[in-house]
Amino acid sequence: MALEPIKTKAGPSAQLDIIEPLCAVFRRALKGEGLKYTPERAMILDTIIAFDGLFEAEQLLDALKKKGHSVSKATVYRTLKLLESCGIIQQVLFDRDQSHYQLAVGNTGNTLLINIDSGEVETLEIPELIALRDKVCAARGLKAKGHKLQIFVSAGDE
Amino acid sequence: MALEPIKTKAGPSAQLDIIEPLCAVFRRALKGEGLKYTPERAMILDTIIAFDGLFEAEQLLDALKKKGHSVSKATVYRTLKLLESCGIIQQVLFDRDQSHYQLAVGNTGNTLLINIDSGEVETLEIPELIALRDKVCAARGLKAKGHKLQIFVSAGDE
DNA sequence: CTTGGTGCAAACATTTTGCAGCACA
DNA sequence: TGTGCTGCAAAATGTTTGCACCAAG
Repeated sequence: MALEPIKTKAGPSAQLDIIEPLCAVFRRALKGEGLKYTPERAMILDTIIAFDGLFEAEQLLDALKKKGHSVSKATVYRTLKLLESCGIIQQVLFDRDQSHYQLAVGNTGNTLLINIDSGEVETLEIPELIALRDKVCAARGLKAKGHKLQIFVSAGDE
Repeated sequence: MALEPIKTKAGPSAQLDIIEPLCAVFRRALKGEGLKYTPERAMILDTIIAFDGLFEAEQLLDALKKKGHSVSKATVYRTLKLLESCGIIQQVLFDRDQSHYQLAVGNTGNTLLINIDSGEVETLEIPELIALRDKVCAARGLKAKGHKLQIFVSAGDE
């Protein structure tokens, strides 16, 4: 299944600018597939947007529970798949134990700085990387559709 | 646990140049920890070297079985951990379902071209990436210890 | 001999799925 | 009034671990 993809908006956006369009995008993508925009799905997306960074399924479940809107594990996982297939979030793999996800708005956050001392993870963007990536692919007659870069770092010393 | 790390050898090496040193490295690393270099461990490393690319635990088990040297799943997983902690192999995460591994000799193969049409995965090296990576980290007072890049590609058309 | 290794099977953790009842269009 | 959605619990998957016996140094 490949739901209708998000219309990426260039440039930085305030959080409020993001929330509304993402709901709309999700709604539209669901409708296009004959699926329903349920309260559970809306709450899950809301909670994800509030995270504003990386999150795991478990965190999402906890956050929903704290809000008093208990949603079942199954529904969370099913919704994560929907959100991924319409391009609103993307899966980030850097930990064998569980999947992490992040908002995919503007295609930012394809690069992670993972601090191997503290475990802290920061997302960032390296614009030059796109050019480099495309050059390498073009040289092989391939087309880059996306990328994920993880950089493992530690404090400057040592 | 952090076993004695491999002494990376610069430049390309023929396969035979690799096999012997890797056994020696493994042996030395094990001895340094009071661990034993068993036939099972030797066979596992041999089989990994023969793969000469990405592999999964399951493939390793199959290959060993075909050779007539059946090794248990538990031993394979335990040995993979040992090999990783002494830097001979590294875990590559790009698939939620299972871990992939690769030889870490010369630190090559940190970049993967993943064909989203065929599922084919190719490892390659982008020398410029190191400079880019280090620049970004230095700007934040961090030191890059390694990286993993996955580029998702499809055939040139479309 | 002593310590560590192996295989097996059970345990684990995360994610997926079957199913019965519920709810929106 | 039907199709899809939810929650629950069971299943599935890859990986880890406890244990009894075996083997290398």
